[in-house]
Amino acid sequence: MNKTHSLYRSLLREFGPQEWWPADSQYEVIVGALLTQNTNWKNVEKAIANLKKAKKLAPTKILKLETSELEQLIKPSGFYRQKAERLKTLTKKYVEIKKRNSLPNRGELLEVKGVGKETADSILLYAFDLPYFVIDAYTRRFCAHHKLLNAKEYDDYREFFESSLPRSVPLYKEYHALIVEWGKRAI
DNA sequence: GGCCAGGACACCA
DNA sequence: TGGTGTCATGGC
Repeated sequence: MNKTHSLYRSLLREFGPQEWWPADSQYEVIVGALLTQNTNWKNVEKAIANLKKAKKLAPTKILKLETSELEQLIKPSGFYRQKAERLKTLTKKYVEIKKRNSLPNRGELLEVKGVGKETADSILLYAFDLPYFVIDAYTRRFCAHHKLLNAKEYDDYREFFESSLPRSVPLYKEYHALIVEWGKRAI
């Protein structure tokens, strides 16, 4: 076992399983992935609670909503104007994916305006159970702190983790969640 | 009261 | 490619 893998075991022993991604449905994961961009998860929870309370947390419901109504519901998550528009675009893509009954590929998610690499990989991993390792700001700090890797590009980090670990979806999910927990507790 | 969060994009040189 | 401004709310 290499250093990257053994660090995972240490984190798991210290913090325990993180139970990510907290959501009641596949679509809720996707909504959360977009809303959490540069946003505290507590605020995302408020936005999702609003959608649930209004009984609008479903693809067809979101697409039927006036953009102004959607903006008000997701307002607590911040950047609500651009997120409302982007959530609709992403939802259209999601409906298309479900309709054709096949898995999404990374490229088509990245084509959606407002979906960058981290959001795309979060969707692939946590919503569709595909083995993409999610990189975020905490992950870069984690790598620097433990001297695992000092790169710049997102995909350099992703490929590093994917080549250092067994190709396991549960492992990828848990490791990313543990790194976030590590980051929140400060170095 | 200020700092910043589970980013992405446009625009510039 | 690298640097900077913008988007915005609510928790701590």
